[in-house]
Amino acid sequence: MPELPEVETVRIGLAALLPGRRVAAVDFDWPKGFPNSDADVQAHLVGARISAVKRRAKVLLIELDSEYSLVIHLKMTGQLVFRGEQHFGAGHPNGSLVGELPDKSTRVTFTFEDGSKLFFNDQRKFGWVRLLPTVEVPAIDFFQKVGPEPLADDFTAEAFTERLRRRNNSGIKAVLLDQTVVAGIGNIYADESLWAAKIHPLSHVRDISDTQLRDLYAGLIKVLKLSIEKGGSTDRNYVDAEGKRGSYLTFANVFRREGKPCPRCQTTIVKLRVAGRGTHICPHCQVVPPEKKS
DNA sequence: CACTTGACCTGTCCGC
DNA sequence: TGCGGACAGGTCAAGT
Repeated sequence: MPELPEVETVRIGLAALLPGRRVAAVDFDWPKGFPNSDADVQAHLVGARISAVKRRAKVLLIELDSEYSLVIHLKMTGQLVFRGEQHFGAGHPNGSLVGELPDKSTRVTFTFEDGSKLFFNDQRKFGWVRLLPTVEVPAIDFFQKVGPEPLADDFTAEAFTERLRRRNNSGIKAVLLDQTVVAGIGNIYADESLWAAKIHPLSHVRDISDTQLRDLYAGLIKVLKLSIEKGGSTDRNYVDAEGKRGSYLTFANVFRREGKPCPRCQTTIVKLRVAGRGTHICPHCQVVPPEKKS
């Protein structure tokens, strides 16, 4: 669901729609997901103008000229959908997967002074929104621990390998999903990049060669970039800032393709459970390497 | 320390 | 048709 490419797609959409808009009203009644007080919201959000929309890991940052920021995590079923005045109250625009808003999973509604609105929807309520002083954002627990951005210029194959080798005793899929190792990878892109590098998800890092880790790095960067290009992966819930679905899953090689042939060797793809997650592999291309003594 | 499991939620799907 | 249970999978906390 929302992993790095999906959150980046939302960011790109919002960055084209939000900057310059002034917040006129905020409707929320969700203390668990959006714990700020009414007074906080009135003082630092209402009346403020959006200056930028950024992303770090799977977290969106909407910066305001009040020197506060909205910090938003979509977790599994979160959506941020913008509706301009022309759409509002008149059904949903063409191509949107989402119907009339607000709906029963709308948790927060931001209304701008021109009448346009931004809806935060989250069926399962795992997501969250925080209003924080912008200077305090890097200090939140998650950002203190999270690893490097995989698409940053300085995140080389060497940097990737060096960080993975610190977790030599762990299973590779668990390591890829660990946000403190590398930011932004979730279940979809872990499976896709492991398939690309022909690595079994249960392999211990120590048993994977440097060459294979280099292939994994290359595969990861490739699937992340391709997915951003395709607007992310829509399985059930994920939509972009305009409520539209992403098409990456059309290009997926293993994810959610159990029972179908491996695009490389035609062997039937199977689904396993690894690190508590549904995990998709080609049992021919991806085999557990022999254990190395350590 | 590292790994696994459960919790957080709601909606959907499957079998009986 | 109704109903219970499994499942979806990001992150944190607690347990082994």
